[in-house]
Amino acid sequence: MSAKKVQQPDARAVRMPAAERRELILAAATAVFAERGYVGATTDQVAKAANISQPYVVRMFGTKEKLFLEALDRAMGKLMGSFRSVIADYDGGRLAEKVAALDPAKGDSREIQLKQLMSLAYADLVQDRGILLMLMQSFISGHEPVIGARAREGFVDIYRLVRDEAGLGEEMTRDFLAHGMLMNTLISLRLTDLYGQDSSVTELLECTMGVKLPLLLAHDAPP
Amino acid sequence: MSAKKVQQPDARAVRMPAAERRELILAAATAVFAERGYVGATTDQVAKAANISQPYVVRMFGTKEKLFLEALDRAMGKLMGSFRSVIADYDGGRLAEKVAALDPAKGDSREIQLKQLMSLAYADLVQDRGILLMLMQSFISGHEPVIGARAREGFVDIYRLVRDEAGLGEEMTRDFLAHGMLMNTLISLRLTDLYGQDSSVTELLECTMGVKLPLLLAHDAPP
DNA sequence: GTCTATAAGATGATAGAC
DNA sequence: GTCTATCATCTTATAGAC
Repeated sequence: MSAKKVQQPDARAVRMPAAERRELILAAATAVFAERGYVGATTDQVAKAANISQPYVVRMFGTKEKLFLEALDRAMGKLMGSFRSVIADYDGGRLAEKVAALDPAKGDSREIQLKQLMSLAYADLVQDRGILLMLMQSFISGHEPVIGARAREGFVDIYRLVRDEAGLGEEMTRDFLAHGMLMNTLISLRLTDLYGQDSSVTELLECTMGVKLPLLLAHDAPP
Repeated sequence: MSAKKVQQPDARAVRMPAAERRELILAAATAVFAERGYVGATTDQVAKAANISQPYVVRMFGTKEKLFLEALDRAMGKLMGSFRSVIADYDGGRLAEKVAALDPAKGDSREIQLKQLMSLAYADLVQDRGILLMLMQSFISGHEPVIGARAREGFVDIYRLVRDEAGLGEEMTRDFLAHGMLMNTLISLRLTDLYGQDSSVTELLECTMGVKLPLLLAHDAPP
């Protein structure tokens, strides 16, 4: 027998600058909260996903609630950042190629084109399940005193962005948000995983997602 | 001082037939699950809401999971029942009065009228927050092995109802579901509670809910 | 039909070592 | 910067009395 004690390779995580570790934990937390929700997720699951110890998670963020809030801010930031760059790129004329590829049957006003481009950006963002599910989880946390308040603020921010910065009119804003919510639902229900396996599900997805479907079927791949 | 020991009025619940008690517990469970979600809700909260002891809740339904499933079936049943009676009443010509009150600008095909009537029925159902939030909670439980599967079935059932029984076409089905999801989100976020208090929220609600708004502002009143 | 007592297992957070 | 040990709660579920 070897005199050396057998050690698990990841028993102690590699040292790492705090900022980097933070982002790593936030990414792990996003995935866990996305699946299990605020109440359902445990700090231990987050720790395991980030390959560190549970007390360290708490040490770094103070409380589970603060961790959730930071993960939520991060998700909101990515979503709004994505929309803002679409708007900026469109208005800066840097999306001519993508605009040309849009369905011309849907008209060609700025409003309509921007709505289509933002839908595509949204579908693209959704490929990281975590971000969108994180938002979804916040949307159903209205009863939580702190998280609920932040979630409402976030939703209003998104509305203002779509309405004022993108400049979509009333009807288009409503439709844009509504279809986004439907997409979120299909993804969090995991119906998208059953595409092609069940005829009703397949029909449902093709009916509700339309052209965005192919974009949704790529799954998260491990790094 | 009185010699009589002070007793809490509801320390021991009144005896009651099992079936009646079941429905009472299910109604309580619906409210609790609606607010806190499957993982977040505790059997003790349900017990307190139903004014009975926690072990009795478990005794009656076996497990928390089974309780959730029964509450979910009940909610699904009410939703589908509500839609089915709209369809039956419409096709039986018993809704002439309501049809006359519809927005004529939106056309007058069977499809369009039915969609409007079902939206109204939905908005009506929503006045019981519990039912809709219960469904919402199931929609984000896709990762739960048993509950997730049931939730997917339920969503597909709703789709088939709208598509086949109501006979709405592809586009109308998509819109109907999408706006339903948006409505759910606004309600579970509790944005509806802030109507009239914050100008952005008020604008957002009027933009997204349109004509259905007045129906949403009545809250559950205690019996 | 309904309760009290309680077992058995999580879970969030703290203390303090390395 | 990161861990181990551990506390105090909370939560589901069981046993058994009334």
